[in-house]
Amino acid sequence: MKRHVLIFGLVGGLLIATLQYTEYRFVVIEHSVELYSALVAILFATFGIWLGLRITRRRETIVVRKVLVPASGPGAEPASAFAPNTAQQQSLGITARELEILTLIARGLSNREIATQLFVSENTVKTHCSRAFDKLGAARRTQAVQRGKELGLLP
Amino acid sequence: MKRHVLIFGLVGGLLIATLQYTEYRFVVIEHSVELYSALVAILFATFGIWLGLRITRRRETIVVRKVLVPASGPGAEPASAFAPNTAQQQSLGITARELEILTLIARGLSNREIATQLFVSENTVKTHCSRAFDKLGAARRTQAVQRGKELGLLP
DNA sequence: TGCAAAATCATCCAAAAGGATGACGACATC
DNA sequence: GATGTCGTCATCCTTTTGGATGATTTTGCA
Repeated sequence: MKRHVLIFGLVGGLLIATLQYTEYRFVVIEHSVELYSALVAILFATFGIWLGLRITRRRETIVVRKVLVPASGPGAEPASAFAPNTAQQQSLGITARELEILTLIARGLSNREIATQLFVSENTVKTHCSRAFDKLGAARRTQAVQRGKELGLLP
Repeated sequence: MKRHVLIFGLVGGLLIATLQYTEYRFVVIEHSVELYSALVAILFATFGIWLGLRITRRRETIVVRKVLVPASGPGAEPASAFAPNTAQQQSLGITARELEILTLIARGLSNREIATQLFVSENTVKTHCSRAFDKLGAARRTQAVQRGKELGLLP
């Protein structure tokens, strides 16, 4: 929790130190200060955005709604309204995060891409994968996707 | 969760106060660049966080969980009624064999399993895979499956 | 407040998958 | 008979995945 602030402080300090160093090295010329400011500003704005996104990640408001569905084959429903079969999900003990990663797998993303998109490490993604595969009884991601669709977990 | 932002803001404020204080205390001239940098950095980091939160407004994802009570589960459609989109297949130059292997991939089989099932070597399967992926513009088998379904090549 | 579940990250290792390239035979077509 | 496509197989090398395990942090809830 405090790690964020710590990292922030550390990066800030490092950056400033670097900047100082480079200033002492060369350009003490006219426009160095402005360039500085711009550089620092851009860097920290980016960092701030990243930090902001990271810190306030996923807040979910869960609305459980029961819906009676007339018999229909998969894909017969309006494409944008997919609701994962929570009964199956729960009975298999698949967590929300795991399901999230499963859907990204189904979209054809690699572990690395998933990691980037979710702001976590590749290792984490792999862990989730393994657990999900276990729970689905799958040995491969393609198999997991297939099972997931069978069970109504994936669109 | 909001504690992060609070702590961050607090630290930022303290830092600014400290900087101002120290600035008033001594060297206004010598270290003005560093102080300036730090201030700009902090300001823009804060701004970045604010901006990050603003542009990605909906940090709260409303998850509507529908509990399906279907009269029939997925797979209710006549299982054998799928006809691959031959137009797409031809326009992409995907051969029958390649499509065959794609469907097996979509079922979650490994290359080895596919090889066994089709009485060919694993190398052959890999070759077909590569060609098919090429034609589909996919880098992974999961992606190929996804594309295949999009294009109506796979059920 | 304290515990259990979930999420995160890491490391080591093995297997699978993917890319590039070359080759060979069967077949159809011009 | 030359040409082109398809299916088959191989080798070499890199990247990706998956498995097993342990540890730490966050979070939700009793």
